[in-house]
Amino acid sequence: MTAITTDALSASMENYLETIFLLVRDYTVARSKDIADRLKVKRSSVTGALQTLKERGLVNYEPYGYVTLTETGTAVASKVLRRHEALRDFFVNVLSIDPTEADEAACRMEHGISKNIVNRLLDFAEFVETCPRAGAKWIHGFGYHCQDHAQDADACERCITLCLRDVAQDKTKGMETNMAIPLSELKPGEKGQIEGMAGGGAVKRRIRDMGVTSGSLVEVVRVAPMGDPLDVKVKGYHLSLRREEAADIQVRKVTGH
Amino acid sequence: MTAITTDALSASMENYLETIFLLVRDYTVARSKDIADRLKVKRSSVTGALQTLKERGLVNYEPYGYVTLTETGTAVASKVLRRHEALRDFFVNVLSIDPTEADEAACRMEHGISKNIVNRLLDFAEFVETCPRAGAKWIHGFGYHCQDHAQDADACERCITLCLRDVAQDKTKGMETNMAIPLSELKPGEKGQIEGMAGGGAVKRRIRDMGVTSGSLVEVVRVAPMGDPLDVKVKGYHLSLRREEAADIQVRKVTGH
DNA sequence: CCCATAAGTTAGACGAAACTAACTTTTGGA
DNA sequence: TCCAAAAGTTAGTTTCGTCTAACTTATGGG
Ligand SMILES: [Mn+2]
Ligand SMILES: [Mn+2]
Ligand SMILES: [Mn+2]
Ligand SMILES: [Mn+2]
Repeated sequence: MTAITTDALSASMENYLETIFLLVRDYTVARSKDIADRLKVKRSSVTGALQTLKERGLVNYEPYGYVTLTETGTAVASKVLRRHEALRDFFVNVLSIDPTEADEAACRMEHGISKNIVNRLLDFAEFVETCPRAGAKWIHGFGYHCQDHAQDADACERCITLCLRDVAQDKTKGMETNMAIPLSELKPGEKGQIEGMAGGGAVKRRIRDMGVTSGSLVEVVRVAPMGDPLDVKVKGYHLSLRREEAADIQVRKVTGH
Repeated sequence: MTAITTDALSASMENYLETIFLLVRDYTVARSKDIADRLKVKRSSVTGALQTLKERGLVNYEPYGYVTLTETGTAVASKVLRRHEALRDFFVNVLSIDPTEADEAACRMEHGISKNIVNRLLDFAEFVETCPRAGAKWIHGFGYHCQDHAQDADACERCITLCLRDVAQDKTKGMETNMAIPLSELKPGEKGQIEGMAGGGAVKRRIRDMGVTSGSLVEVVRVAPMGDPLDVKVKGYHLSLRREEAADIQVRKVTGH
């Protein structure tokens, strides 16, 4: 009888899950050897870890077999990865840290950061990339934007409205007008600010439930070979959209630094 | 024979050092019981830690005696504390996180952050508080400001010059002119932007060596009872200035949010 | 189809960091 | 001054995560 404990995972176990998640994502299945190589531990350490992760109900594992994540394992690993990426992207995009150093530090720090801080960090990075013309008000704007609940859509919207007005007023400095286009037209690596979502309920609701509103930044991470499922990142969450669904989301392209 | 290893300290040992540093700072001496209470461990665990820290040459400790830090112990503890405060202050001042939560997360994350990232984080927080009118250029400005070496004083100065010009142009919005005053006139908690340093070599050099230039933010952390040594923070470093020395440093007061 | 090699497992050890229980030393209030 | 309680230490245990060494299993090129 496996007594699935509900205790918090150790940093080490989180790293195993994260690594398995990435291997499964790229190769559909994780092999012990590859986990060992990535984590720079010996194969026997991996066996041990897999046994305890199995006991906890987080991995599907049979001696000598391939490894995958259970449903809860996937959920946990995604959270770890979100923390990792929130930190790494902040370090790279905002602090201009070298990607390798950023990645390594992120993977050490991801185990100690709290939920609130991840969310704020993501909001802040978004604000920074999104709101370059807020002028003297910009840091006030962010403070307001955060106060009480980061989830408060009204506060976000008010703030973004101000920013957009400032951007509009900026024509004098020769900024071209930026037309809204469907999300499906962005190429991998490009980011857009959500303008509105036409069409159906399901995706719209899924996205809304993550705290995404007009003004949120979306990044197209990658597009599958046939151009169909788009891997998209919003508020640090990865989600997979069908091209058709993405076409219903209007965005204004945000050009990086 | 104490074989003082040079290996990196574990997170746990860093926490002990940090705690001892703070106790010594407040009470001149640290007692085992208080270390145990602050770190939420049993007294016997503290004894064990003190023994290994002593072997490493980081604490002055004799059984049943009070604990202080050696010179190297103090140096190491200061670095840990700087990382802690860089994170905590960023969380509180920039991300608007609740101070308690910020402090706890900072103490978990401080062990994994790298030197470069601490410095960038401090610069960024400073930039954010200092440069509210950089307009569309502000994030570019920070990128530029950081590129190659954060130490590049020219880049900093160029960037700050631009910001100051923008601030000056802002009179239309009713910003009062902000006279430069001596650092010694700031009250605890107040911050100023360094305008210039008159007078003698010693302090000036000490401060310059830390990468502090015109435009850097200085915070008066606290003033000793008699008003004399001021505990001042620049670039995340704490330093103690005599009132006389502080009087030679001209600053423009920066008003918080 | 065989077996050399790669991949995976087991057993046993180790160090770090905590704990409990039992002890010794210190200390301050009656 | 004395001694009970507080503070500190010691010894022995536990858990975790890693390692090495020796083994078992899987596999693919000849
Ligand atoms: Mn990690
Ligand atoms: Mn990671
Ligand atoms: Mn800590
Ligand atoms: Mn700390």
